[in-house]
This record gives sequence, C-alpha cells and structure tokens, in this order.
Amino acid sequence: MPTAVIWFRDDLRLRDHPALQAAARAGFAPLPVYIHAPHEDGGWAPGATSNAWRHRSLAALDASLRQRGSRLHVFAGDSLATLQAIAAVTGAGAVYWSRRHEPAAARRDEAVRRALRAQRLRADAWNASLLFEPWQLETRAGDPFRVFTPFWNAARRAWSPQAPYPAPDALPEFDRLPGETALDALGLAPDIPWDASFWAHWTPGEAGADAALQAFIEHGLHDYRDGRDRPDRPLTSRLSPHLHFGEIAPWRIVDAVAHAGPVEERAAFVRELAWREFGVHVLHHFPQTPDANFNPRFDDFPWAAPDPALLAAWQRGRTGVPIVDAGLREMRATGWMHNRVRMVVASFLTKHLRLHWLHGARWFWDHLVDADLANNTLGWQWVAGTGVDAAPYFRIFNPVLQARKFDPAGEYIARWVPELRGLPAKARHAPWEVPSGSRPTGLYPARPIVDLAEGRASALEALKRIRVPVADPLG
DNA sequence: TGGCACTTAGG
DNA sequence: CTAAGTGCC
Repeated sequence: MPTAVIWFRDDLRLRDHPALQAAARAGFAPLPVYIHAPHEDGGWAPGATSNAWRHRSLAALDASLRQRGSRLHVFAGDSLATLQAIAAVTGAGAVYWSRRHEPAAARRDEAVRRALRAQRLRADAWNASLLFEPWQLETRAGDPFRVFTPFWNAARRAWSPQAPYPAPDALPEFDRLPGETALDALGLAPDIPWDASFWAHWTPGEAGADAALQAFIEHGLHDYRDGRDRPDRPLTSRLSPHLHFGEIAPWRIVDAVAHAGPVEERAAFVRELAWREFGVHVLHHFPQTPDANFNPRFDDFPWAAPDPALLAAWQRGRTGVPIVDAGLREMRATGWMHNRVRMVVASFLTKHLRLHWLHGARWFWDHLVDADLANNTLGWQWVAGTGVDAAPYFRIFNPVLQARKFDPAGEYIARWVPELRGLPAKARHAPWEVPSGSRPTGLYPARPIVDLAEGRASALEALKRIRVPVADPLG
C-alpha cells in the first residue's frame, strides 16, 4: 500500500479530517507527521501560552493515534526539507494537509506544494477549519467584505455546512523514521510550570473539545444571547482554543447545536462562529493587517509614547480600574479572557491610555490559549477603530458602565481582584467613587492610573488630528 | 458588540 | 430624583 504523509499543523484531530479521509479514499496508508517550525510563521510565531496548549494537544493526538495502531511522528526543522526527507525514506507518493490562512504559513504552504509537485509527489490541501473558505464569499461587486453584517448575510445565503464524519477505526503502523524526535524535546511545555493553574479550566485535545461542546449545549446555549456578554456567568462556549488548534471542526459544532436550544439562542451562537470566519476572510484578503492599520488614515494617529510603567500596569492588571484588572488577571491565571472583557481592556489600552493596539495584540498573543492571528488582528483593530467594520463614531468603552452592565454584582471582579472582595458589590465597579470607609485597603491602587474622563477626552482630541478636514462649501 | 448630553415622564 | 427615549459624535 502506498504511503501518504499527513502533515498535521492546526488540525489536531482524527474525526472530520479531510486530508486523512482523502488519503483513505485514494488507498494510501496515512503516515501522521508533525513538524515543529515556528521560524516559518513570520513575525507571529506562537507564544508561550499557545505552545503550552499545543504540547498537550499533540500528546492527545498521539494517544488517539496509538489507540488505532499508529502514532504521531514528530520532527523539528524546515517543513519542506523534512517532508522531502520523509518522502524519500518511506517512498511516499503523497503529502496531504489542512489549509492555513495566516499569510506567512500560506506562503510557505504554497512553496511546499510547488516543490513537492515538481518532484512528482501528490501534494494537496483541504479546508479543515472553516465553514467558508475566505475566497468563497464576496460582495456583489466581487470585492472582499469589509463589514460583518453583509458578510453574515452572504454566508447565510450560501449556507451548506457539511455533515460530520467519524475518525478511522484502525491505522497502520510505521517504523521510527530517521530524524524523528520526541514531543517533549520540542520545548513547547513550559520549563517553569507557570501554566499549572490553567489546566483545571481546560482539557486540550479532541476529547476535551467534545466535552466543552457538550457542556456548552447543556449549560450555556439556552441563555446564550444575553448570557454570552456576562463575564460573571459561565455561558460562553469556551471552544475558541479547541477551534484554533483544529481539535473540532466548525461544521461539527454547527451540527451539534442545530437542534439544541431555542432557535434565537443558537442563531446568536452561530453568528459568533461567523465572526471567526469573518476574521479569516479579512486576514486572507488584507494580509498586512496583523502589523499595519487596515485604515491608513490612522497611520498618523498620535499614539502616546509607550510608557513602560503604564503598559506594565495594564499587563499585570494593576490599572486601578477593576473590570480591566480582572480581565488581565483572568488571562494570566487561565490563558483566556471573556470576550466582553477583551473589548473593555482593549478599549482602555488604545483609548484611555492611547497606546498603539499592537502593544495589546502582542500581549494577548503571548498569553491566550486561543491566540489566533485572524481573530486577534480583527479584534484589536476593531476596538482601536483602525480596522474593518468601523463604526461611524469613535467607540470608547466606559469601563465602569461596562462593568455595571455586564457584571452587575461585581462577582467577576471579586473573583479575579481579591483586594476588592471585602467591598459591597456596588463599590467594586469604581472603588474610588465610594466613601473612603468602604474603599479597598492595602495594595490595590487608590485611583485609576489615568482619570477616565481625561483619558476619554485625550483620545477624542487625538482623533481630531487625523480627521479629514471637511471642505467649507463657502470656500 | 457605545457613550453622552439632553429631554420628558413619572414618582 | 430616576428611567427611558432621542440625537449626535
């Protein structure tokens, strides 16, 4: 039986795996391979938190392969050279993989495909991560979408998610290959166990993804529309890291929720999946956006000179604004932050502190288990106002109002900012506003590092400097 | 997927 | 005085 190398990357599962399925259909014996090559990810090599998850997810994939008689063959080095060496040693006739859409990875994949085909190997890639490939939807004018709602409308018109399909029962075994290394030797897992607190919250791997999906359907979906905005309540799906690493296919998620819960609730959830698709669409069509403003008008925006003390206060959750600090501390403790709070902390960084959104994007990149170039870029540019789907006004979140609205009892704040636990619930949103007797004592900042009204005003003032002057009709 | 100033209704 | 609605950035 001829061999097909299955080149695993961000598709760490065995069900719903089109490359694996294609190999079986064509009569190939699949050889599962992982190549550690972060130097091929351009300026956005995965951060330490992402690596910690990947280590466990790869271990889960390997265990799952072993249950079926196979295992994961692990390498480190240049992807193309490694694949060529594997093909030469095994006499493989094909290399199959799942597409990636990050610009550097997509370019690398294309170079790999050409080189392999030039030596008469079959080299093919499939969609394993999306409901719609980024080139599949376009405006009536044939352009990429720049606004979410029309994108979502087009997606609904074209809606035809595929059905889930099972993993193969048994897989063939291969001998150890020259150059193979151990998963533990890749250095993905932290040397110092700073991630120890993460794993009470997460189970990386295909089984963990399935458990998260079932838990969401049981506990979160029924109240998703309003509940998803509440960081104090566990109603979000928490599927983002599983989706990022391809531990579950989006079409399997769509299938699972299709008949669960009230129709309005599941529609709201599928809409959130579509935001993820929109992020990939935008990244594919505007590949500069991880590093540059989508809207070039903001290239002249007067960002504040990065003050290391202010940036560090934001990073460590010591800004003195409770909802902001809670979010950044949640991320450091669990590798994840509630989406509503992501918007609030991002707005605070880019508007009140007026620091460039890339400072925040980089910090998220290194500290989120679901760090994803498409979603991270979309989210930061959206909040900063530099990106797609821009509002006709300059959106500045008021972190106190956001906290009162979405964490009304201050439970989320109390969970992550223990200095404020002794305060009455109402005082936790803005402790500097309450009588001094009920203010936090000890180490928590007495006041925010920037006055909220002044921060807002300075952001609006900065915006005026890049506003195109309106032509005076009277000359 | 916002906030704020201003207005009006109603306690 | 608060809640809710409106117009505007």
